[in-house]
Amino acid sequence: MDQQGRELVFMHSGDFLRQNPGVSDHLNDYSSGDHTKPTMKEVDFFSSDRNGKSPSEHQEMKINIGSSSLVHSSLNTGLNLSTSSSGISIIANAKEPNDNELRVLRGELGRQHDENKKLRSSLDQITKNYKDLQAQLLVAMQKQTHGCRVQQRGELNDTPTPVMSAPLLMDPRPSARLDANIEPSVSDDKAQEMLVSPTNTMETKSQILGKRASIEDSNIDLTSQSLGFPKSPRLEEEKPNEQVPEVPFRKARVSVRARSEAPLISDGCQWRKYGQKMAKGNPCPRAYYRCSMTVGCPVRKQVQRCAEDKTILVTTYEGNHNHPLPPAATVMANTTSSAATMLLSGSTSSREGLSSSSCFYPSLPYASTMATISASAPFPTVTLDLTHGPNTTMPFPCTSPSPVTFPLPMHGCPQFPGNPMYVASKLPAIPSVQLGQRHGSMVETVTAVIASDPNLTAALAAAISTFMGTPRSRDGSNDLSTPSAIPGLPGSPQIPQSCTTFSTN
DNA sequence: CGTCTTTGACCCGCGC
DNA sequence: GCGCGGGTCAAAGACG
Repeated sequence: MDQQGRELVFMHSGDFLRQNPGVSDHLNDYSSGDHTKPTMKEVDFFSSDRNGKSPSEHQEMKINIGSSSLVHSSLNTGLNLSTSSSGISIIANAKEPNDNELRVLRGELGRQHDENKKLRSSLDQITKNYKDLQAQLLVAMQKQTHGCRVQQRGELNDTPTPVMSAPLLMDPRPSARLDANIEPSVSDDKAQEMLVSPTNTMETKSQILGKRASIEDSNIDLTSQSLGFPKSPRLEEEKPNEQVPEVPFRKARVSVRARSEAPLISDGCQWRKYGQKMAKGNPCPRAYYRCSMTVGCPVRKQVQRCAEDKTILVTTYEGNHNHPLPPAATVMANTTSSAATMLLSGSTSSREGLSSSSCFYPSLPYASTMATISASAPFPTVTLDLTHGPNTTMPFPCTSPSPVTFPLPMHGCPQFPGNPMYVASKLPAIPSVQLGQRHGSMVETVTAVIASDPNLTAALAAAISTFMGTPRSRDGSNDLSTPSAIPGLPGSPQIPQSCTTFSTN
């Protein structure tokens, strides 16, 4: 996982060389060609040879070497500057010039120089490949975004196009599939494969996270990851050689904590209340809602006020919509689905993987504050705490038995310019205090801010479309006026979509 | 009349 | 097996 994480940083970094300061230094030094600086490094050492200085200038070489302690301390080029037999340094032997020694040294220098050239060539090739891949990725992203908008425009005017194909969305895919596809580790080869498949970011993420099995499984459907449907025959077909263990599927839940006086947060979807119970340990009843936008939508949510602070409304989402969402619903959907994905991907992996995976879900527009993950039974839950601003600790104890709290690095993801995600990541963290001055609740404020700020909306939409696929607007109400995304592009794996938008009634 | 909410009953999993 | 708690069902009532 460590290696995978590194590979991902490599891929998403706009300047991957900086990931390795040593490499960067070497490259810069090699390319500089400035061997007149007082601090002479290995570059000067090689450059003097490169410039074809006569052997009589070896004295200067020695001086340079001797004046640079970095040669021995920071660079390991395999260059043995000592004579093989005595181990005495060049400087020590400088007083007694030895032609044989010099020849040996020059030969060694030449060999090292050639090796250095090869390394540089390799590095250049890697850099070139990286840039090519980056360009391809950007093109693919732009195509995807453009296609989303065109498709949405067409749907608004004509008969609905099944952006989310019914078979795909209604395909009862068990969440066990995720677990079934979990492999103990993803080899470096797969990480390499990801690098050559830049057009499929979600697949890349999936593979990096080690949760999605095969690269050719581009139609992997994660939208029903948390539904308790029976196992799909397609899964059996796709995994004929894989004995899928009957592991209990995990229902990923995304819990959103937000201050709201309203009894219910309206997130762009239509909810139908089907039950209410008094939960133990909480004087406030817990209400059960299911999505009523379409018949059979499996998404449910629980709404309950926090026992410690009744101004905090805890909304727990479960399941994935099997229908298009209004644009207003996609923001929260992406937030929760990203969180759910992060949870599913991280709960079975190492902590390092968990933290690194969070980097790949910058589409958590609401997760600018704090996310709490609890992968404990019965349901792994990720809690997005919107009750306070960033850089603050959670003031309320988490209901999860042993949560793992970490800040979601909205800005910590390596990104490259031009990527819509880059724009999204620049979204300012919304301070709760400031928001609270404008609105009664964080939720309302966040919604208002997003809806009112076209730039923010555009950035969000871009981010969403980047990750989630094609948008589709069913009802124009509560429209953010900017195309947002709906998962379901065939051949475009999606992260689980847990819920909808986030606004108060 | 259709839709939604309310609410008691029922189901199921889990722990003892 | 039993009790408990969470979750869901479905009938009844409310509402537009």
